[in-house]
Amino acid sequence: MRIGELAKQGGCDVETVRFYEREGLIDQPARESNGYRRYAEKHLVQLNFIRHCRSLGIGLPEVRVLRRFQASPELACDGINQLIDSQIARIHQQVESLRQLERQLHALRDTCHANQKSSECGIMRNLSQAANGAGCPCHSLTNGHPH
Amino acid sequence: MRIGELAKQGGCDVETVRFYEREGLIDQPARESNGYRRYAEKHLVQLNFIRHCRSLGIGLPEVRVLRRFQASPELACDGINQLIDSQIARIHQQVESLRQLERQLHALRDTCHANQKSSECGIMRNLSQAANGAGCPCHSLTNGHPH
DNA sequence: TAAACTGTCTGTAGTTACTACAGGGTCAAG
DNA sequence: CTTGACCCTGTAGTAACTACAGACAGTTTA
Repeated sequence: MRIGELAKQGGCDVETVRFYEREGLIDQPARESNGYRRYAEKHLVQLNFIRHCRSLGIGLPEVRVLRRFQASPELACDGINQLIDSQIARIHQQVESLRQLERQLHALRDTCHANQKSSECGIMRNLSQAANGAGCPCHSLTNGHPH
Repeated sequence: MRIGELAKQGGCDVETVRFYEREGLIDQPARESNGYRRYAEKHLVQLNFIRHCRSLGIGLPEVRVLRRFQASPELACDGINQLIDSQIARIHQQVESLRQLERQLHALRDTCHANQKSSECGIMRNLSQAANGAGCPCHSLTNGHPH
């Protein structure tokens, strides 16, 4: 299997496969006499594993950790559970933060419905007022999100 | 006001102020004889405006658009409303996608509670099975999120 | 007087997980 | 013999900063 075929089966771009290889996440493939990469089944398994983790929002450093667990099947799986738990906590935190953001944006949006001059638009006024230190309806809801 | 004071009042880092200046989001300040930047009130207003927009998840290109609206108060505010609306849509989309991710991670997490060898851990098995093409409980919920 | 300390300057490189070339080689078909 | 699809390496770009390196300015302390 050449790189194009592998990428297609793994559902990603050719460049992404080469990127994973550079990062040491996929074993170095054999090479044909012309220098082309030649992949075996195990490479597809490795690629699928990474893509599956990525689709769950798991970062590449964490994927590396999981690969080490795969390599040592006798290890206790505590670390795996912790990894997934902290993943869940992180995502949950992001969700909450974004939901609050959404509420703030709705509050802001509600300050203008009519079509008017931008100088009279409630949204613009709110954004500018906040810049002058005044309170802002979209921030009257408890404040502060991490990005 | 020098850059340190401005950054402090704006609630951001000194480097961030210089970054905004390079990006043309803040007017060039006057300079003291020693080359230090000297800021006026208007710069703090500009900085606060940017930080407020950023805290609402508004990107720098969009901030630029809003600044153009500020500069032309006679413009219709349609564009502002559209900008906020698409912002809301974008955030909402992210929230939904992350909530689904959270559900998937919970489903995955539920496959292992005991402390065992990693080779027998349900989580690891699921992640690896998926790599071999088999179905996975965390993906039995309808699939596909954009990152 | 000198050294230490704090603040400032410019410019460059790093972060995440890729993506997008530029500039070139390989190989089969027409 | 040229077209086209595929492959190669290496580098630069993405968002919005953050983190230096290496140097100057100005005040305070020994």
